[in-house]
Amino acid sequence: MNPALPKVGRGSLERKGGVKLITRDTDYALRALCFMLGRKNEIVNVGDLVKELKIPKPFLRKILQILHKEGVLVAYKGRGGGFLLARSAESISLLGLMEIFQGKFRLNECLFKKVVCPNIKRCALKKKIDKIEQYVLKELRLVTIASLF
Amino acid sequence: MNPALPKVGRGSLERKGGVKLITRDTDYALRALCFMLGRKNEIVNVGDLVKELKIPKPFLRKILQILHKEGVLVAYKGRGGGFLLARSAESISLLGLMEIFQGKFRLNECLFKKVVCPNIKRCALKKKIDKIEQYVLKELRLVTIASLF
DNA sequence: GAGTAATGATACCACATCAGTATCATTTGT
DNA sequence: ACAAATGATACTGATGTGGTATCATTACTC
Ligand code: FES
Ligand code: FES
Repeated sequence: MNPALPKVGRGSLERKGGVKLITRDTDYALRALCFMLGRKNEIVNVGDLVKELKIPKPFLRKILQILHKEGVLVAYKGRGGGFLLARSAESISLLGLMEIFQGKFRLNECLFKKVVCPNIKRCALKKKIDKIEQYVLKELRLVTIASLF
Repeated sequence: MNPALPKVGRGSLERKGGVKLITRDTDYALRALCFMLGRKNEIVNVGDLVKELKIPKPFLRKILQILHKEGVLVAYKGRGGGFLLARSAESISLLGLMEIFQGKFRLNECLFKKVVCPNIKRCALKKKIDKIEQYVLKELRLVTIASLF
């Protein structure tokens, strides 16, 4: 056999990395917020968080800026500045963070749109997916940073 | 105000299209398989499916080829050729198709890897996500083309 | 008021995935 | 031989992911 193995190749539809639900933005935001909850009422700046969480600084900075714009954090500029939680720990959920960084959560989007649903109207598939979505939404809403501390 | 409105801009982290769980590959595959189930024991070719499902032909062709390679379909080449279901309708699930076209399903992937989990070991977050994942897996496995016909 | 330490606002980049398109090769019924 | 079907691959444009890099602004301290 040749040392350089030929690529298996199946067009552009090779097996993918896998279905991911939570991106790094969301993940990092969750970590940072949990850490800040631990230092309640204490202003935390990006430098502190980077030391603790080992997340690339400019990336974390951007994430915190977004959390600020979205009203999750209060920001203090200038020397000695930093961030503070703006809301109760119970009101900051994983679902909320996912919606901020990944957009609205909707597994659904109706497969078989109007076109060729085997049993249109009382569509079994849509019902099942809806049921799954409702469950996941409910559970993700229950995962708050308060519940993780 | 200028006619050309300025972009709102928030770096590259603008609100995204949304969290999608099922891609078009999987969707189309499901549609095609359901249709083929309706024509049990009858060889169906891509042309037939395109007429019925209004899916771009070359894309559908590729999808069917993959389903063949994965053992979901039997293929007949040459004139009068086409595809046939290779397995029972009960054994072809939405989860199976997702794994073929989107890779392994794992919501989990451990947020807070080894680094800064607030309560390492009996990690509450990991437990919760695992629980959600198990539920979703179970439900997606129950959605078979047989159950949709 | 100058310096400095923090955030605010943008612009940019490499890479992977998504949703296809385009060719050419091979097989097979007529 | 020809036509009709699949098999195998290569390619493309748009979007998302996971960042980096600058410059502007604010505010505390000296
Ligand atoms: S999923 Fe929309 S009609 Fe069946
Ligand atoms: S240690 Fe992995 S999620 Fe907490």
